[in-house]
Amino acid sequence: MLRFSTRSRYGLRAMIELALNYSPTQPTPLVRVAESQDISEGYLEQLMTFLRKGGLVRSVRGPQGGYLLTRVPSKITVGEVIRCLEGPISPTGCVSEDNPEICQRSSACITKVLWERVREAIASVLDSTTLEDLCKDADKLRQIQEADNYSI
Amino acid sequence: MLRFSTRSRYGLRAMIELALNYSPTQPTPLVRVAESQDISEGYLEQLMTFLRKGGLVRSVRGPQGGYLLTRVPSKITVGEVIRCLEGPISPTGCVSEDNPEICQRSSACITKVLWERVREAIASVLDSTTLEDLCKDADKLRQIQEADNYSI
DNA sequence: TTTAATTCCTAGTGGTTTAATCGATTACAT
DNA sequence: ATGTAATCGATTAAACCACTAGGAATTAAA
Repeated sequence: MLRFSTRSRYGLRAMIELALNYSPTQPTPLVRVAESQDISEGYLEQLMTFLRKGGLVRSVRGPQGGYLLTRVPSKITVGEVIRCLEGPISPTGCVSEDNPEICQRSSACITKVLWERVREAIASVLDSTTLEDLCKDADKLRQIQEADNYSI
Repeated sequence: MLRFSTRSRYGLRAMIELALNYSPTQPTPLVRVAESQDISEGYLEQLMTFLRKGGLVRSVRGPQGGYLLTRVPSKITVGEVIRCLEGPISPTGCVSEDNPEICQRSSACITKVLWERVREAIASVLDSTTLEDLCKDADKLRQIQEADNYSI
């Protein structure tokens, strides 16, 4: 019921991990991502395929290989990541961002404007947040946690 | 991805139908709702159980029976209807409106604020729309359609 | 050149959810 | 009484989700 699947949640966390380790040249192997984010490596592999085909990451095979962001974290929005993993934002079939289904009953269309507003509300949050934003949050979070450790 | 199930979509349409026929005393039988909204009556029955238990409709058995809204359409929000049918709004388990799951990894919490913002965005659209609002939209829609028919 | 690390690809699987369907029962107006 | 209509519970078929498994292809390092 209106949930993001693990596809989005794991995939985004993987992207955050790549953003935290960001380097334009040195790839991060998937084992590392899987471990530090506690996600099944095999499953993550599949998710990376979506992200690669969507052009958000590129891969390097062989030893010292792994995945790299194709752009700096500030130029990648959460909206792009989610769409890449799950397709167009579409709380109902008739208001998909892509090619919405055409509904017959005029009465059904009463609700259409509502669903469109929901779609826009979701998209606006996702599109206004970048990976860099989330990394900054992560930094803040870590600082707070360290402060806590000292005080204990 | 992040879809409303038919539970929400059908259920809301049923509520709109009851709102369009609104009378504080005369119930609308489910057959009527099912027909005019083109929804399987048996399935609709189950959805009405949720709405009844949530106190949004009451039922009258026997001939001349059916379902009634317990409040005027202007006092029922879409948010109430959806929550009644699908439970608390919760794009991920950790940011459910009700009793959010506690996530272990601090890194997972990086995304928590994001999901909370999505939840709030959805809730704000749903909670700011009433059944009356949707009925007015329906009226407008019908007028436009009638105008179209004349011009043809 | 061999070995090890890594991505790439495809198929299968068990569990959950969805969207119903069916049958029996209860309540009530006429 | 009779027929209408909601109520309740069980069952089901299909779809989807979150993995798992296994091998092929690629490439850097030893």
